[in-house]
Amino acid sequence: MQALTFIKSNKWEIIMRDSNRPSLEDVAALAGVSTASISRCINSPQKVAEPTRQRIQNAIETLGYVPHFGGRALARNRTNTIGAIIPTMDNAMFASGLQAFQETLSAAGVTLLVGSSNYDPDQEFDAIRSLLSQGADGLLLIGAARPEKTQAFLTQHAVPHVLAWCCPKTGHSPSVGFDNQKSGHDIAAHVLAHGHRKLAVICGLREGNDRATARVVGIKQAIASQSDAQLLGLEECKYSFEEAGAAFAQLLTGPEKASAVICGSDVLAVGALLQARKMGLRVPEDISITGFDDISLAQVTTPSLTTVRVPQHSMGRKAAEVLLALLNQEPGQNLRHELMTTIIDRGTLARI
Amino acid sequence: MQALTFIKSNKWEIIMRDSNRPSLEDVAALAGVSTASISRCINSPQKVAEPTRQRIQNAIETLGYVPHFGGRALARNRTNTIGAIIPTMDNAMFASGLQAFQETLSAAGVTLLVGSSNYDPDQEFDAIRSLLSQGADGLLLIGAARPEKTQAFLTQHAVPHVLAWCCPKTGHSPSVGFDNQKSGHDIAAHVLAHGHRKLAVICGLREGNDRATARVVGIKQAIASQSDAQLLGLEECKYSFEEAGAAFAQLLTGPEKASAVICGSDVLAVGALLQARKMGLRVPEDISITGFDDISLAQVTTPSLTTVRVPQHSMGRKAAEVLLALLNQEPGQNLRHELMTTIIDRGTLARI
DNA sequence: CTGAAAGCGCTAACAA
DNA sequence: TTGTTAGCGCTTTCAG
Repeated sequence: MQALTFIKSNKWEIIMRDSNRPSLEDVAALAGVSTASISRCINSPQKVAEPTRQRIQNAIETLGYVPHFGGRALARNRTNTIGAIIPTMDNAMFASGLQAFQETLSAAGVTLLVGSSNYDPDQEFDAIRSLLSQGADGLLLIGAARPEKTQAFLTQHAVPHVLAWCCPKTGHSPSVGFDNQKSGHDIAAHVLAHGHRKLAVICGLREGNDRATARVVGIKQAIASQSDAQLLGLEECKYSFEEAGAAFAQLLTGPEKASAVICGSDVLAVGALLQARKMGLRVPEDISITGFDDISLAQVTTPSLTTVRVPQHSMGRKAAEVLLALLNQEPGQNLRHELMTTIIDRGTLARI
Repeated sequence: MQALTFIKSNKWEIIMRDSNRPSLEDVAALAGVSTASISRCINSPQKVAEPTRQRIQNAIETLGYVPHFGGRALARNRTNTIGAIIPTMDNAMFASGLQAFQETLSAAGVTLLVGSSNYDPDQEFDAIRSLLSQGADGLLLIGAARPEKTQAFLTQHAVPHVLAWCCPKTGHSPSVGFDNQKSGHDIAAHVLAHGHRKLAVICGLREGNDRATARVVGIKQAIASQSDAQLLGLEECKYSFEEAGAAFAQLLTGPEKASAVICGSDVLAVGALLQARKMGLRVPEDISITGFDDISLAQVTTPSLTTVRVPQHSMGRKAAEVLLALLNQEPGQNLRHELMTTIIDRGTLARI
C-alpha cells in the first residue's frame, strides 16, 4: 500500500509505509494543526478548543489513527502495562484471581502482561526480567519468599510491585493476601475440634513456596497445641491428582492409620479423595479429608470438600488497585492488606 | 540518585536520571565504544569482535543495563509481544490452553498480553484495540464469529492473528482448533448409539458464540438423522453451575422426559449433574448427562463425566507456533490446523 | 569490525 | 489556545 505522507523536507511524496500506518504527522497535516495539538487532544482533550478538537477527531477517525506504542513509551517513559507472574494458569488456583486482576487493570486502561514460574524461582526471575524488559510499569508477584538474587534485582531496579496470596509481616513490599499460617492453623484446629487426633498432611512442594510452607507450619502448630493429637505423616508432592493420590496411599502405609488427612490445596484433597475411593475407603466415614482454596472442584466432588475459602476475586481486584495507586504515586495508601479466609464446611470432614 | 552521563555536547556532566537507569550511551561510554556496537553486541553478537564483545558485556553487567523497551519498539517497530483475548480465565476451559500458549511464546522470547471479552463482542473489540495500542505484534482470538466492525478493523490494520477453538472453512484467518459441529455431532451420535431416543440439550448463550452454536448444530444434525429420535428441549444459559442447574430443572418440566441431556460444556454438565442429584435423580440410571471440553472437573464428579476431550494444550502450543511463524514471515506454513477431539467414556452415559 | 548520524513517533517545555 | 522544537533510547544504514 502507498500513503500520502508529509516529509520533513516539507514536500509531499508518495512513499511506502509499514502497512500504511498513519502517524501523528499525518493526522496533523490532514487536520491542519501541529502534532502537539493532536497529542494534547488525545492525552488531555480539555486543553484544546472545541472546534479544533472536532477537526482533529475527524482526522483521527478518517485515518484510523492509533498512537504508536513505542513512540509513546519512549516519550513518556511509561507503558501503562503491568506484569503478573504466577506459578501457573493451569489450575484454577490462580486463574480467577488473575481474571479479577486483569479486569480491574483493564478498567483503568492498563494492560496485563503474563508470565509463569512453574513454582521455580529461576523461572520466576527470568519472567521478572522478561516482563520488565517488555516495559512493565509494575509487577504482581505470588508469595513473599524469593532468592536473594531476585530480591536484589527488585530493589536495585526499584520495581514497583505487590505481593499476593500472602501477607508478610516483614519486608517492605506492599501485599494483598491472607495469613497462610493462620489459615493452616484454623483448618487443623477445625479438624481437631471434630474429634480427630491422628492426623496426616499432604502438601505441595515446599521449597521456594512460602504459602505451602506456612500452611504446614500452621497445621503443625495447631496439632502441637493439642496434647493428645499427633501428626502421623506428611507427604509433599506436586499439585496433581495423581501425585496426591500416591501421597495419600503412601500415608496409609504405616501401622497407625490417620483418621483425617489435611491437604494444602483442593487439588491435593481431590486427588486424595479419588484415591481413597479407589482403595475402597469411604469419605468421611473411614477417613476425613480437607482441602484449601475452595476452587470450583471442591463443590462438585461426592461428598463435596470441606475446605478453606481463599478470597481470590477480591484479592485480585485489591492487588490491582494497590498497584495502580502505587504507580500513580497516590499517597496515604495502606500497603498491606490482609484478607480473611473462611472455613467452608461441606461433606468430607466427619465428627468422631 | 545521580549518574555520570555522556551528553551530546561531548562533555561529561552529572545529571539527574530517572531512577538511575543506564542507557546505551552510558554503556558505550564505559566500554569506550560507540552505541552502535553495543546495539550490535546485543542483537547480533557475531557481528562484533570477541575482545570488544567482552568489554561490552562487562560494561553491561556492571551497569546492570537493560534495553529500554520504548526505544527499542520505536526503532524496530516491533514489540515482541503477542496478545490473547479469551472470554475468561475464570473457568478452566481456556486457562490451560492459554498456559500452553504462554509457555511456547515465552520459550521464543515473546511476551503475552492478556485481555478478556466475557463472551461480549463489544468487549472483545475494545480488548483488540487495547492490546494493539499496547503494541501487540499479533493476536490470538477465540472462535471465528465476530461483528463486521471487528472484522473490518482486523483487516484494515492488517493484524496478524490466529483463531483458536475453531477451524472455519471460510475466511482467510489462520486457525488452530477443532470442528465444533462435528464434535457435537459425534457426541450426540454416541448418545444415540447408546440407545437414547428422547434427548435434551443445554448449551451456552449462542449469540456471538460460534463454538456453542456449531456444537448445537452438530447435535441437532445427529438427532435428525436418526428417525425415531427427538429433541425434547433445548436450554441456553451462562456457563455456571447454578444456571445450568436451573436449565436442567426447566428441561424436566415438560410432559415427556428426556433420557439423556447433552451439554455444550463440562461446566453445564456438572451443573446439571448437581441439580439431578438435588432432584433425587440418579445419573446415569434415571438420566444420562454428557459434557464437553474435558476439563478437570469432569473426572472428579461421581459418577465422572462422559465428555468430549478438547486438546487444549496442543491447541495452545500450536497456535503460538503458527502465530510466531506468521510474524517471522516464515513461508509455506499450513495456516489451518484441525485437531481431533475424542469422546471420553466415563460414567454418566447409560446404555438403554 | 567499528563509528557517525539519521531517524522511529510521540510528548512536553517553552514561546507566541 | 496553539505551534516549535528538543529530546526520549535504540537501530541501522552508510562510511571508514
